[in-house]
Amino acid sequence: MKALLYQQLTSIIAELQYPSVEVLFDKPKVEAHGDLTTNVAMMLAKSVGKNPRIVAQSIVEKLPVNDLFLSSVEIAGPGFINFRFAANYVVENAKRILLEHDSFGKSNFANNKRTNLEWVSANPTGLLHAGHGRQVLLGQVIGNLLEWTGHIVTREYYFNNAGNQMRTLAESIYIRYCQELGEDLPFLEEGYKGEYIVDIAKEIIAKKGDSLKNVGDDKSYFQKYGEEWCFKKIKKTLARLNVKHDVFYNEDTLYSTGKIKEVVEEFRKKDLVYDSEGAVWFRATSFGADKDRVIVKSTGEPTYRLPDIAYHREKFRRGFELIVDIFGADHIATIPDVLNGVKALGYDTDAVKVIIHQMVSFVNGEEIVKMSKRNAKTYTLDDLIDEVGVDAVAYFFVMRSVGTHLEFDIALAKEQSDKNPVYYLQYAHARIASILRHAAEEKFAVDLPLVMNENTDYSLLKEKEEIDLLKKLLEFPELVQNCAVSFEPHRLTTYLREVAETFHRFYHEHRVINDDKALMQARLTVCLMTKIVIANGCKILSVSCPEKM
RNA sequence: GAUCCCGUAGCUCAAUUGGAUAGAGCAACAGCCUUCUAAGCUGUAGGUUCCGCGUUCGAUUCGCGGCGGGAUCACCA
Repeated sequence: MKALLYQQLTSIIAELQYPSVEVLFDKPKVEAHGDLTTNVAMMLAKSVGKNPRIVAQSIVEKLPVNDLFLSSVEIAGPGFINFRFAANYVVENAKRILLEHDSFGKSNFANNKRTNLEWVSANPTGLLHAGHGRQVLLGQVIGNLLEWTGHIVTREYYFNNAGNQMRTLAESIYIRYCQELGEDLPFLEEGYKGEYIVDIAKEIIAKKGDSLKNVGDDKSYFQKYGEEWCFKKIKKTLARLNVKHDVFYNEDTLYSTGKIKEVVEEFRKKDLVYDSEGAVWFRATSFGADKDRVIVKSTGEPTYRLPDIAYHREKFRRGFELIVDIFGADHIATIPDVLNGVKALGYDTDAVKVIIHQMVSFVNGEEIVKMSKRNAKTYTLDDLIDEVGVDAVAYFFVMRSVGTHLEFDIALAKEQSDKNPVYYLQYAHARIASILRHAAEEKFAVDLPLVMNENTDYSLLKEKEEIDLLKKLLEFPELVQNCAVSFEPHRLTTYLREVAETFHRFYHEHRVINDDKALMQARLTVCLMTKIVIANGCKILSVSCPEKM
């Protein structure tokens, strides 16, 4: 609806021989200010040397006002031009919702941009804890948003199954194994203390008995078993949330194919590294950091920075035009080093978008839920899903902007009542489904093909609540785009809540099922359109839409 | 001490990315079901947007300086 208005205004500005400016629209906060507003007059006022209201007046005079397009055009405040669309125009536009149905909201905005989305990337040393949920769902929804806006998305999980932490995992399992067999061994200070380690040990005993007690230094069986066990669990948890990665990228391939070495050599050539105290240091200070960083330890093992740099270079080499990483705030320190390293290798780091989300705290009503990684009683993501359900988990983790700390109220998420925002949204969907069921019993067209064939008289839709609802629904495609380009999934939850609210108001004010058959059919169509938008939005959010509640 | 994020109603958070009178939910109060799902709707009350200065037609939003909270500052990942 914006496009036409944009065209008209641009040509009017040219006709009036004003300097050309980009015409931008906003949706006014206050309903009295119309459906759309523009500040072009104020932008032009400076260069034209006239009062903005006068400039606005000269533009407005050239705009037609009728019931086919604009029902009103007004100048307000310091020089805003406010537009209100005619009901007919809104209704005509809304038909595209039916035509596009499942695809309503999709676009090829990004023109099939090859995109890599990396997230979760937890190493297979344990289970996903509840706090991981934010990252899991953010990535899921951002991936969906990117796909809906014309990105070809490769969903990727980067992991490391070598090094210190894996040795610690093997040791931890081994000690539990021996303890379960009756040995009185002290546990590792820095070992993984979670109960799952004991579970793994018990499984190994069931399979192997005590035959591995005297393996000596070679704990590779325990390591491999532990890794596979953890990965299986992690993937199972992700699957419960419908999360599926296309690529599991093993850090080890960066070593085995020589990519790590290659990076160090190139850094050396460019004098970006130097040797000191037996280690190799990256000149982070020449990129503005407060101190240089070790990238190869004196033991010869790289620190995490080096493989991270090599990995990001590989993403570029694999042909990705957009590289999205999602990290928790606890990883914030590593990001500048990695980006600087990749830049030094000659890649455009503008193509790398790093999304950092703040941490999550859990409350159960008044009570604060503690969870520590090394604590035996870890509150896992599975526990959380068991407690509040998949839909609430999916919705709650994305409903706040990534920059703020998220307080997850378990009691609220669990509550099946009006307090819970997930139910509010799902209730609207179920309510519509119920209306459609009733209508179907009376032989009304409620399925998409039927509605499309029906001679629905859309001009019967003129009530304020009907038009408001349709306007709201028509915002959906642009909203999806905005959420995608700004990487802000929470705005989708805000929007869907508004859709539900606008629908509930419509429902309350006007009966859908009534004696006026033609009007009833038109209103059924509005219901169907609303159902489509809620369903599409929920699909992006990975939240289900029940037909009944 | 340094870097990054945050500070908005009693609580949890929005605010179309610089717009007009800062909005929702919860909590509080007052109403609405013999008719399509009351898991809903309507209304009342609640604010010096942490403080100060600056940028401009216009600041919750941008800049600088404070104050407060969180995260991170390894030859751990």
